[in-house]
Amino acid sequence: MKIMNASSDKLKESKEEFIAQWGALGTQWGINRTMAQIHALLMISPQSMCTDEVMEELEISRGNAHTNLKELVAWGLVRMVVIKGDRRDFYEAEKDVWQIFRIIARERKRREIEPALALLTKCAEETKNLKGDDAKAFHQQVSELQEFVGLASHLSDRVAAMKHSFALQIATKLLG
Amino acid sequence: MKIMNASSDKLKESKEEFIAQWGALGTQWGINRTMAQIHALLMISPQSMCTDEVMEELEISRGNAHTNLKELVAWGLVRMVVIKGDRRDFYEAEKDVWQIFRIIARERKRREIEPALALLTKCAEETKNLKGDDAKAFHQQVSELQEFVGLASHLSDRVAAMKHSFALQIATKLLG
DNA sequence: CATGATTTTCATAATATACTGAAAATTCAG
DNA sequence: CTGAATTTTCAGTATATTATGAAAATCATG
Repeated sequence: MKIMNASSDKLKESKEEFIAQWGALGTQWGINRTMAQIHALLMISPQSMCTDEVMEELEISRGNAHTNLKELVAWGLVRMVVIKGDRRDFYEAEKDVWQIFRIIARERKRREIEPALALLTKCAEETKNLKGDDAKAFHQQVSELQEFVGLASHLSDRVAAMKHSFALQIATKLLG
Repeated sequence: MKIMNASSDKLKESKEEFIAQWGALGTQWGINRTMAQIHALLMISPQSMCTDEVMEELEISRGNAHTNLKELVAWGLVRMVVIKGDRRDFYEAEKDVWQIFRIIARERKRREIEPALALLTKCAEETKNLKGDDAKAFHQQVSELQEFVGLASHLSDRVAAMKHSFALQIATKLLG
């Protein structure tokens, strides 16, 4: 056990709280606790980490660590890196907030917006020629939703394609 | 059983698919399937419905229908209405897409953004005076996240406060 | 206030999701 | 090749979430 002073105790505490709570928050965000915790851990880690280090730090099993590290890599929030002379895989997190935002936005669009849009488009399409007040009302409601979700989808693409500085300009103007 | 023609068959089919799939989508959005299905059902229902009608339509238990109707009312996505001469409670959904968006945005902000911001602010605060490269790096990363999430929080408020037509103007300009 | 209708609650059951740990597969150095 | 290190898979287990249904509470009406 390394000897520590009060300052590094505080840092350790703060880091641990950050990891623990970021994990809890992940649940709200629709990603599982472990995945969010690993993401937090790597995001604040000065160096890349191997699977065993992640396991030890978070007290989780190898399978769990492995699965969630791979999932994070699939999202693009974490990269695998090689350290020469070491056969193990190491992992490091994307730390740029704008980049993190874009990745999450992209994934959420894929999982939440696109399937909704597909459904709405299908329902609008297959009822557009039906007669009767009920059919008209259904088609109308579904079409309005479709239009809105379609707009959101395009906006999401546009914003994600922006440079951070430009997005910031717009945001600042909106808040000004 | 009411006699139907081909047209109302098609409508029924489309409505049923809409309800079923909107429920499945709800899962992705972090709300449970039944709640999303009830929301879908009421959103496309020409009339308000009572608990028993919802139960029958979705083939769910009374407790389930009750709990989720109340939850939808708590969100503000559904209103209770009284029908004179009828002791039962009836429910109708908010149908305006912009209003629906605002309600969902507000709730997501409350559940996803605000707790994250509180955590980030706390971590930034309690590490801002610590010495050492590690502490500096942690504080820096957390502060960047805090700034970004804080901005998102404010933006969310601003957009939700806009009139639909004004938000549409901005959106159109961004897409143009 | 008694009664029947309706709403609400909640213990239990069912389902869905996440985790473990060990075995199997892969990789790589010698 | 061989075998040790490492990654990957996955059946079984644990946990968390959601649904049921019946009992309790509430309410409205005569």
